Amino acid sequence: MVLGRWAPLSHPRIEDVALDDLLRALADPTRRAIVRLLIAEGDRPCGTFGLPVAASTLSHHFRALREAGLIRQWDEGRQRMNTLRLDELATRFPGLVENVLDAPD
Amino acid sequence: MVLGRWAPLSHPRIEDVALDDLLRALADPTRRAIVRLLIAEGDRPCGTFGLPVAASTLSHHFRALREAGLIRQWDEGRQRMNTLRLDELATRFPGLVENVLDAPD
DNA sequence: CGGTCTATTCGATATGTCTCGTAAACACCT
DNA sequence: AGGTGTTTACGAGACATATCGAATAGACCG
Repeated sequence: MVLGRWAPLSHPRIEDVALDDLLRALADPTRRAIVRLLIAEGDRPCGTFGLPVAASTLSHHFRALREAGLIRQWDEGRQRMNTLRLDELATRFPGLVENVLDAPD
Repeated sequence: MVLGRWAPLSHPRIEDVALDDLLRALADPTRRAIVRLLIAEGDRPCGTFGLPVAASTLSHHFRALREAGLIRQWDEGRQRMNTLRLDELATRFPGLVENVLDAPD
């Protein structure tokens, strides 16, 4: 059986990011918390977000964010780093992400 | 059995509108099409949107938009009118709806 | 009253999502 | 090699959503 971190970490090109996926990704409070933390405190590995969900659940959300085009991930040693794709997203959806994150929950 | 247009058409107060619900409502292309048409051509009854879905499906989407705080509905004769709650929404989520609707799909 | 128009609710089906626990993979360290 | 730390994939459960057709309600019109 194939488990573990095998998948080659595919990221969508920014011009292929669908508005549907972006909005669905941002429509979850846990995922918004991840994105807000990335904005507030910069790039971080998955394990440093301190959110009240199981590790496997968190992993699911990171995948959703990555596949929606919101974050870029890469491996560094045993950690997986995350960065926001804000600049890229701004070319296709100017101001949208900031606008959502500034909104009250 | 109780069917037909009985429900008393409840609308959330704008301060009770949750970002989650708003984003989920806008994350559907049929619902975005409804909202875009309301912006482009003004208040309209449900039957005048010309979208390729069954009437019952459309009804489901109108309900979702109403309960998410995006539209206000009222009955006029046998038709049900729809208007965007743009001004109200702007007080709580400034620019958000416009930003989403201006985005490419 | 009977017929028509508009829109809804209901029931069913198919699909997607959030959550978790468990098991596995890979990197690092001793 | 063996142990530990980080993260993921898988499987399962509970719940939500999108879609449709059929039945129904109320408004209007003749």
